[in-house]
Amino acid sequence: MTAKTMEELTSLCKRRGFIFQSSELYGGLQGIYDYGPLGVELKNNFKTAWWQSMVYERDDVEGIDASILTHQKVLQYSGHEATFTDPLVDCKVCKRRSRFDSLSSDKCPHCGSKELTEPRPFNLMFKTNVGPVEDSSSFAYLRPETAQHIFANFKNIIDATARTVPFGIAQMGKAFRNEITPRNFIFRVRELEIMELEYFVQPGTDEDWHRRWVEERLNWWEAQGVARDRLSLYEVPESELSHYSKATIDLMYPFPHGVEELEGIANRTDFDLGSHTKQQSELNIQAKVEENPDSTTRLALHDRNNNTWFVPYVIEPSAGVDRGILAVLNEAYEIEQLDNGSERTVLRLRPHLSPIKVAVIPLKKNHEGIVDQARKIVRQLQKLKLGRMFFENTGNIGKSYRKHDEAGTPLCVTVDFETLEDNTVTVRDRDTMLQQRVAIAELGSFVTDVVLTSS
RNA sequence: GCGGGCAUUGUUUAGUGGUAGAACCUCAGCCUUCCAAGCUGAUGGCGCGGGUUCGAUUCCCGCUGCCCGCACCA
Repeated sequence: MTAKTMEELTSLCKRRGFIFQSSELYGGLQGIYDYGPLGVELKNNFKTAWWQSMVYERDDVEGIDASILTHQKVLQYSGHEATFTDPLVDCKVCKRRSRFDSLSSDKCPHCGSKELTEPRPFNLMFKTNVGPVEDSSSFAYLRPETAQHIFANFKNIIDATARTVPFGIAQMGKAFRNEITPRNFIFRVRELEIMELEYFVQPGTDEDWHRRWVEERLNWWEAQGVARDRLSLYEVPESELSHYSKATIDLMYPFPHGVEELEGIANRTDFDLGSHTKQQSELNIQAKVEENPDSTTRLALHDRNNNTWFVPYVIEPSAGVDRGILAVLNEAYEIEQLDNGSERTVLRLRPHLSPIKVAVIPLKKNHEGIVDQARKIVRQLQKLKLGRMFFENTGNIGKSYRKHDEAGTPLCVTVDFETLEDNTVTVRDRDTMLQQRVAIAELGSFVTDVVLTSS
């Protein structure tokens, strides 16, 4: 089950504290959002799940966390300066937009009209001043993707870890794109978070690795609650490929606003290392790269068999955190009709992603023995270090259950009079609404089991 | 960036040229021994700026944000 409209999701996200419009009290900033108390937990859990599968559960991947501010040369030789700043013209007649440099005449390529606006530069990269003096010579870019610092750090990482192909470097973090039209809630935003792996392979094995990574990523999304049959593969046609890509496969997901890219898995060939390396002419680089007289470092690996140097190819699975969360929320969202005729909103998040793992609820709000016991149980659960354990004392057991259904809390633990007699509690399951009696002594392993086995 | 629509409390909404009601949520109290029960009370709102007017949440203009279509999406 999923949401029917984006509004349902935005409304729930605000009501429960997942996601807010940024700077809302001053009117908001377009395409920029803040994560609230539940949102930050979901986001952290989501990123942790990615890091877990990319770094901790493998032995061929290293992690980094590079800076956001980026040297102009990095984004010059990466090709971003050239491709992110195209002047665009709008046709006043048919309202279509074209790249100025793609016009073969002064006519609109769509309708033939000459009623075109002046070319206007669209710079999709954010800039800022470095140092206290504001002048144009001392600026840096805010990175538009996390990938470039992985390439820029290639030699540092090789030297520090003695890696050779095949191996990968993973990074998660903020990136910034001055999108012309941010839209669709957190799908397309100007400040975004990316989870990216650059996987370096022997040239010639790249196509095989490309296929393997597509399969890996599909499996991961399934473990996050996005069913395999909800994802489709889109092989990007050659005419639409990015400047660095030999082949790209997008994982497409049916968002409330339409089917769009959730993650892209690209074969970047030797374009990036080839662009940033010095001694380009000696390295048999296959991609079309700009001559680079500025680089100080050779970004290549030594092939002992032939005593030669080669530039590895790169397979890049690159996923958007925010749109990933949107997909996960959408998959989890359900308005369920209950037998008694009423309905409930429930977020069936995988427990490892749930912002709150357990809500502990005293059956009676003002009964000292019950309330004290509930507090003790919360403390006990918090020591498991599984995430947030929530003390919920509204005095209304049914309301508490519904509230945590909306928050996606997988388990509710209710402390009642019987607890004081025999040290057992009621554990209520979010998805089935079924209840069972569990001894307090067993609660820790019961909860751990539910939370950890979901991933 | 173009065209269209929208903006009333945390959410969903009613309404008016004389500064606003409701439901749910939240909080307090009573009641209540497991799925949004009931009773009483409380907090909280016309996105921002300008204009017209004696008076604007209401009419007009601008801005901001959101939604739809187009274009853009390295």
